[in-house]
Amino acid sequence: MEKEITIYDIAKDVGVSPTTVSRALNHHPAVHEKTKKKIFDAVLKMGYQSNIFAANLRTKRTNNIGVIVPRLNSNFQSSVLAGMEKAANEAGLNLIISQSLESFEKEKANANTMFNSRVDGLLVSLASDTENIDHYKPFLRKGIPLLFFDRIAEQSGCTGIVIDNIQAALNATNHLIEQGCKRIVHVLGNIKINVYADRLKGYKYALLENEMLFDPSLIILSDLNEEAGEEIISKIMKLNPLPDGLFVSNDACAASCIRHLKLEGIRIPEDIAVVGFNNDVISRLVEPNITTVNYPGYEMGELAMKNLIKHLDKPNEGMLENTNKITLRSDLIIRKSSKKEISL
Amino acid sequence: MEKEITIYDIAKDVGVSPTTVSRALNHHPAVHEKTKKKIFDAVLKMGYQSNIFAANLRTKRTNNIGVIVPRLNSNFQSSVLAGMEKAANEAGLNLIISQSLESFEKEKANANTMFNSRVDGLLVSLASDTENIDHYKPFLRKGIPLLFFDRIAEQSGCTGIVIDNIQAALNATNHLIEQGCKRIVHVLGNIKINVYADRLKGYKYALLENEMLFDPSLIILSDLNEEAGEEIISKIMKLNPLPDGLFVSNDACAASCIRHLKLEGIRIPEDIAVVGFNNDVISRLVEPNITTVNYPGYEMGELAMKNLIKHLDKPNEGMLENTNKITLRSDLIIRKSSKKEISL
DNA sequence: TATTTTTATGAAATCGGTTGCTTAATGTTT
DNA sequence: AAACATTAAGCAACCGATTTCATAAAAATA
Repeated sequence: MEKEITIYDIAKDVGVSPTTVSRALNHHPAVHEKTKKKIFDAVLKMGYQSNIFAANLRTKRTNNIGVIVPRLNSNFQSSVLAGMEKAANEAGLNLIISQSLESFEKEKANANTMFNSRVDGLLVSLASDTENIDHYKPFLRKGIPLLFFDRIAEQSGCTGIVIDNIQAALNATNHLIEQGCKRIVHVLGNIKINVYADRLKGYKYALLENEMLFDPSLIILSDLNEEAGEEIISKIMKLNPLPDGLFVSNDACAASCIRHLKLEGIRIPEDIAVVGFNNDVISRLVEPNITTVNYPGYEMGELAMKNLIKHLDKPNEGMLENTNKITLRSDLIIRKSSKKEISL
Repeated sequence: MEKEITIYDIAKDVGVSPTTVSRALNHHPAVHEKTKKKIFDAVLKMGYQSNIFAANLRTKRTNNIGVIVPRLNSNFQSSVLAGMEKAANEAGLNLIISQSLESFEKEKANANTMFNSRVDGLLVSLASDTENIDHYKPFLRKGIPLLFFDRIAEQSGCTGIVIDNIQAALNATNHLIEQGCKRIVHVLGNIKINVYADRLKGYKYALLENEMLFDPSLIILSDLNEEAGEEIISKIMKLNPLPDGLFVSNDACAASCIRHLKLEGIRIPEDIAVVGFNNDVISRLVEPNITTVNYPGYEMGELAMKNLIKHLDKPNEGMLENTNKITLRSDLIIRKSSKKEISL
């Protein structure tokens, strides 16, 4: 238990007032260079460490940004976080991260903790369970910038950062149709999540554009994890006639599907062409490489954080009401798993 | 800008002193139940929110735990973080996370930020660049619990949580030898990191045990990412005679190697048996499934956090000096990529 | 009933920077 | 040289919860 050095100690040592020390440390212009130098020398000599609590208490700022994600251990989410961390770090901000584990209750609890921790801003990707966003009202009321990413709250009036899931799914489906697919199965996650709802829309639009009928029996709901492939494929194998295209809303799951399709003796892409989503590492490593939608997680995280930071300095502008939705570019990356022409 | 409600406002409303309000909120026994009830009613009615800065300023606790990892967007690390977050959340602690991006300088900067943010404890996995751990001395001096995980500082005297990398690599290599491999290539990362240094040891020990000679030309250094496979395989193809076993220190890289070996027309496991490391999702999805070492990231994170928490309440015990190393169990998971016998 | 113990509460100092206001010293203008 | 502007620095209040010490009221004991 060493005694803490305060600005008062520094002040006494240098022979100035605590005010001047405080000003010097914050590079206030009204401190003479010579005095400043003396103060910084003393700071170094005495091993002074600023007490952020005292500072926070006055300035009402923590320099902490809260982030709530559904899961930390997801390829996509951790890329987003990496991007956020970089941007935050560059701006001298800390990241407080928590996960909702897809539970509404836990998300509420986390939001509450964040609020009580007085984060300066909050970035959220919603849990699949989340039914309303009332738990973020305290932030809005207090004018704390709140921004959603990926899994956004459409109605909320808050800014959301997304990719155009409709367009991406449309492109993916169109690509399969171009490859000659007539019966395309679409595997997606919880439809309550905007992400999956939009992709389903995109899938339907593509059918419409090509004057193909939407067949509900070709839609398979799944939790899209790496084990889901077995069950999905067993469902697919029961379809009669078999589909010739498969659009899975997640690469890990697509990989799992491919694996189980191969076990059933089905050739990819000749019998069934497959498109995934995310451009995860795995899409480049399985055989055949998976055609997928590039989902720029790192960029999304960086952009979300930078956007939030922009709003930190002007509290009057409050809840990011000027821009309401930022859409990132995402392209279809065509690989072997879907290229029927070439393999014919 | 709504005015903040403080305990003074509550006190005035209820007709007691701020002292009593503070006591009531902290469930101090010396507050009459009736008074307490009145206070909590007022708290609810007035929408009071505790100001943690003021509390922190007095109690000198933040309830924040810092975590420094090399990269956020790594399968293993994000699992660790998920485990940590869970344990922290249960204990009412927040996680402040930053990444060193494998840079010594950035790690130092992050450690410094953490220190200035007055985290109550710190969990670190070292960057590959890190040459010394002097930047953690301020924590030790102040008695802030510091704990390393996975990439630990051997000499430091700080507790480290690891798996037995030597034993794991020994088992993996022995397994390949049992499958009849005579020339086993080992692909590893930066040898300065304890993790890879230990695995190399394990590999050598296995050779020794089986009276096989260590051949330095069979050791390949790599950054072990998903793109590294191509280069590694081009090196391997130049070996004469070709190896018959391959032990890669990371599943994503192993998958990449398998892919490129297959492109060269080499059969797995018949021509070359492959063992990976980590038990990443990918090891279960590529063809053939990869034999790998289970690396329990989630458990490691949970354990590390729980261990740290144990030391938070007894500041006298200081720097976790009683236990010096905690080793987690990790098993070899045998899959098709290495099973020569069965495929013969 | 008088005295001691227990219980419930409050006054005031404290934690350590920050900042509005004031003042002294120096520099500039006419 | 007088009047004004600028620069550098300090005083003291403040942020809001916590905590030590003191005290009034109630309960227990003699």
